[in-house]
Amino acid sequence: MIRVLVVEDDPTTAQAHAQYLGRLPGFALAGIATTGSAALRLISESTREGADGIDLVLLDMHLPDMDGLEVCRSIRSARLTIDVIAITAVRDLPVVREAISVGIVQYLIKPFGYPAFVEKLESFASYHGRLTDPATPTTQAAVDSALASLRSTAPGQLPKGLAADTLGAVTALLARADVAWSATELSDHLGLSRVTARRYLEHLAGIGQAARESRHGGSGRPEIEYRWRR
Amino acid sequence: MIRVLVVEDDPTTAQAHAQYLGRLPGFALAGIATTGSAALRLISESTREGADGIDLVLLDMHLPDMDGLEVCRSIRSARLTIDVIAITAVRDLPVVREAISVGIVQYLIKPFGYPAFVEKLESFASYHGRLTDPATPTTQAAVDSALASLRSTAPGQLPKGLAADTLGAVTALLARADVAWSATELSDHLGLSRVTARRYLEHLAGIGQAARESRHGGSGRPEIEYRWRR
DNA sequence: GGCCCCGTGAACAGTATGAACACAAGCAGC
DNA sequence: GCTGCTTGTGTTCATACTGTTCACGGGGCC
Repeated sequence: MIRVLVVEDDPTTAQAHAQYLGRLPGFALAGIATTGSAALRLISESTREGADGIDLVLLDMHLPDMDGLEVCRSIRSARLTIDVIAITAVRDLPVVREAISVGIVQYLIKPFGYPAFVEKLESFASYHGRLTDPATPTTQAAVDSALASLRSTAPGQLPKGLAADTLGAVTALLARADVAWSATELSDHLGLSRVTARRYLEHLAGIGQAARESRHGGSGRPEIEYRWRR
Repeated sequence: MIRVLVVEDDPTTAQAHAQYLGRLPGFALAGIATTGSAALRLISESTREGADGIDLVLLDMHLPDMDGLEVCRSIRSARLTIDVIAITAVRDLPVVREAISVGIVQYLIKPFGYPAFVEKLESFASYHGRLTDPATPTTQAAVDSALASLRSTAPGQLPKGLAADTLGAVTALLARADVAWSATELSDHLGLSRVTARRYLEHLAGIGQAARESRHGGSGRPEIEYRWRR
């Protein structure tokens, strides 16, 4: 059984993660913390004699009192061998790099659905099982294979008709600045047709990642613009 | 260029690692340290204004003054985003787990030969290149794929279905110029079928050696082009 | 020789894309 | 208000490329 601490400032989201966890066999909820200091207190309590230890932390990077990276550093300097899965809405490569460098084992970008959640936790379970099994030999091959199970690449589920590459290009442009794009503007910029740009923008609006607004003023039918939601 | 610091208590072994590094294009030796404190001093000097930063540390776990894990923790608490490859003769699973938890990206067990060394550093170069490339979109798929390039495939062993000489022909053509090839173009040029060309190009994309892009514009489903990654 | 394994490509079903088009929503003039 | 005009939306469908399956041929090994 892998005991998991959920750290997330929004109570609703924290509950959702806890419920996701409840549906997964092999995992047990060890607690919920809504601040970084609460998380560190729960963790230090769990290391006491007789208490059930915590194996894994689902750690939101955005917390009211301190940065998620800071929480992770505190865990490390306390010499606790607790694994961390980072969860964040921040789309910033340097943050990803830093998170990996402080030893997070998985990186989940919000918003995500149950399948993405399951994939990350299952792969962690596989990794954890290998490295805690005393029968595992300490050979280069065994270590490589354990790391591989952690970093296995699984195909992300996209609706039919959408390509991961194109979606990546659209989100990269949209998320870069706080400006709203119309389908036509985006298509000009990326070398796509308006129809295709619209398809991807509508998808992002559908999953709540983009907000739709009407651009009034000129003559003719108003233009619809899409703004990235953080 | 990836700047590397070699940390190893035995001078002969340290020299050997530095020589291995010298034979690898894309990497530069930033220094050699034989103790933990010397390593930390070199690292803190390298972060000064005007100095060349250190990107990667080849860190032996066994050092005269302090544990390699302790060196790693010090780097973390100094908030430096420096990646670490652990090198050790210790065959102990808990040490492996703890090393991974403090954020090492690769784990090399001594003794190892040049091929194993190359494999670990090349896969790191691929990972590093992806996460420092500003063109990389911050999507779940991109992060997963960057992490996947850290996953090592056993040295010299190709996935089943791929032949070494065919792969050689493909990489030779791809790497020659900075143009992107579609699977069909490549197959025409090499006298292969499109299916086979695609297999090898997908393999290169999977290990991060090629970048995939969609070629939009014309009518019909877009063509995927593959560009060599340096 | 008989057997098995593996790299290859022909064939085919599936799927991202954009040209074309019918329609909808605003504005201006009366 | 109604009418016309202008501009962008939303949908359909041909299209070209993708991704997968499966049979073949050649090479190593009992």
